[in-house]
Amino acid sequence: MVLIGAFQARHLLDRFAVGFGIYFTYMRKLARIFDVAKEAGVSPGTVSKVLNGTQRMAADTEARVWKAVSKLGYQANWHARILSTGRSEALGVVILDILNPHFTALVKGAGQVASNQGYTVLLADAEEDPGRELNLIQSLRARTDGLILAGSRLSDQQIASLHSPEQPIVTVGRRIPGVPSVTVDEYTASLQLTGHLVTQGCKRIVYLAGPPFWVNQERERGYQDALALAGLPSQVFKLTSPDLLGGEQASALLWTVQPFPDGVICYNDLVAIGLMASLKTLGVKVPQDVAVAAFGNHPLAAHLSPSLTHMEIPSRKLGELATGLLVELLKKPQEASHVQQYAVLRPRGSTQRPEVA
Amino acid sequence: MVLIGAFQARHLLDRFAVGFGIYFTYMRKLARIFDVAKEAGVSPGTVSKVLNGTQRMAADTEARVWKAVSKLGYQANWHARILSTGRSEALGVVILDILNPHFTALVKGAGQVASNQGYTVLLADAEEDPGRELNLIQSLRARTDGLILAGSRLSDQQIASLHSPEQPIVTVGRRIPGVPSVTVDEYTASLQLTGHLVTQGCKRIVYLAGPPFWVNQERERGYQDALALAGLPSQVFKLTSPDLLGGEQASALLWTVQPFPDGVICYNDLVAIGLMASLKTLGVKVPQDVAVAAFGNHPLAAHLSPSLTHMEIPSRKLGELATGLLVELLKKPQEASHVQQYAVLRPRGSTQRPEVA
DNA sequence: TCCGCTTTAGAAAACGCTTTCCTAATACAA
DNA sequence: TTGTATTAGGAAAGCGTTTTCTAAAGCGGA
Repeated sequence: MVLIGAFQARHLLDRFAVGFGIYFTYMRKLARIFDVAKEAGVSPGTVSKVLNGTQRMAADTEARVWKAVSKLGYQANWHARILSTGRSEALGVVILDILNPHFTALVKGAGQVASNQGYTVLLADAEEDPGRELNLIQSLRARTDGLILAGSRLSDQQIASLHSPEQPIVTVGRRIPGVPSVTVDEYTASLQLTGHLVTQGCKRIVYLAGPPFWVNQERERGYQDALALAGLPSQVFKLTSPDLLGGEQASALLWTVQPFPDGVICYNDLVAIGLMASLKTLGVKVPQDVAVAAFGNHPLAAHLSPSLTHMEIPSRKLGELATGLLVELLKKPQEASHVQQYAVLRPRGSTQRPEVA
Repeated sequence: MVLIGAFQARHLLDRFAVGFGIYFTYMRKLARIFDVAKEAGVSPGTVSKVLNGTQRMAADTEARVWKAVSKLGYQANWHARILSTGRSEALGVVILDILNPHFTALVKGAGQVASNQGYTVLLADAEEDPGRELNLIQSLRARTDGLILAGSRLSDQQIASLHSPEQPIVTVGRRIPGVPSVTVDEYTASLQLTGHLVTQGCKRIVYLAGPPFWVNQERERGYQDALALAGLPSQVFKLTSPDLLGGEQASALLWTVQPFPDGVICYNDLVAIGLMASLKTLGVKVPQDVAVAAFGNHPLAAHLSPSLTHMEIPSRKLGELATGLLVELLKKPQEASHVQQYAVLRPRGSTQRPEVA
């Protein structure tokens, strides 16, 4: 399994950073607080207080301590410090796949906010070792003050049972009673996207469904409702995986529909891209034969040929908000709150049907 | 700054994973080894020995311990354990930008190998807080047993001074005397790629240069040598940043060349993609007016329009090899070794010049 | 000059785990 | 039986911090 995180150095040591490195070569062991204390002619407790600003000391004492720190290139032992304080000042982020740009953008956002707030982020790539996810999460939990779950396959109940005021959990793209969350209004997004295809004149619109969690449920529901409203038939296929490969394999599914669909809504960008590649090799033209649209914010959606229409999901913003929320909860425990964002329709070439344009 | 890592739970606890979660809700504090010992009627030392398999115990004692562990949902405190053993069983990976697929692929590879070897990976995104990179690396170092530097802006000297047998460093894409490394034969790759453009009939080939480190030096050298061999002029421009944005901005540079270049070699895929997008808006046709090629392994290179010719860099493999090497060094210190891989030319549409094809 | 209050800094006890002795108990051979 | 070899499991000393408690010193006011 893979952990990813945002890391922050201790602020008080920053100013002495330059030049540190050179000492390491000559040191057998890293300097301990005891060594600094000896060098400065004070006690370890005093050094700790000066470094953390916990208690003011005489000016010259502080100066001696800082000088010793600088001279020895002292870095506090992270683990000892955590053990002593009981706070790791680290947040855990669980994502489904580090190769999916949605999640990396989310991590980027989370990392930035965490960094500003003085936290480190540890990231776990759940895909790497499926089946042991609960295990992964518990271990991650043991190392952090709180968790952001952005792509977990755990059940609602499991997640709810892990959430506690001392070690809060924030979910992204998933609504569980009692658990704080940050979500996109996927239902409305899906209504809009499906509506867009209808407007483009599509009559036989298929939905390629992702993992059976909240996000997909909402997207599927919006799709169904929009089609019902338009008086059109619906057809849902389950993807083998919500990525490029899954998209490529999905083209086979489409042939089971007679006549061939004239519109496809994909669970995410990667699926759409994989699908379009596969359709191209099969000689099916996008958007002339079939329009393709997706949910996501792949940075290259506009660079493809045809460019990809999607409901733009603010991945990075989600990461930022989730982290902000988690930090709030850590500062003072409070009621679970739900933050909602909105997706934006980006109409592009993949749904620009000739008869309409 | 952002840390990313691969995480692994302690193997011996795996079998008891299912069902753990439910206990957390009712527990004020996490169970300690002392609680387990009391529950099992043994001493903490015994519990430790059973859990780690350090010393064999009577069968029924072991059974009682495991039962207590399971009942209390015990998870060893990670930090206490590290403090005690002195080994964190974590590796640090420093990358330049988590949004760059080259680095995420590398991390994926590193995470997998690390996981297999019982290590956790912590990843730092250096881009998030440039200027404090030395600081970041030192802090990362304080938490891990060894480091993989895949995108550092530190000087060779700084890196060399950080490397030690106790806390080894492996660089990726950078050759520093005395420091183990994993690299691609960038020089040959560049010779090949430039040669490909020459073969395609390009006469005025420009190179868009990345950060001034080993990789770029080698690519630039290969470019220069290939052109010298072909008796063609060379022209190098420095990118503002080695990503999409940098590529977009680079189109402005090309206009300073008269007549307009008919071939561009980009430091990486993202640059090429940004450049092509920018050229498209300017009405410059690729590959008719100018051929574009790059180094990289962007998963969508083949999906673009035109599809992108590049020397395929085995990013994931690099991550795997670097991690393997680092683990070796951790097992038993040895001479710094250098592992080399090769890039593969993937000719695609962006260099398929009409007069040749 | 003395008393009490504030500041400065040290001693020592956690934090939760591992690991090294070391003892007591058991098994085995003579 | 006795003596020796082996094994099971406990006691306690770290690992490097932080933090609380307390003593000493310095200071102003009476």
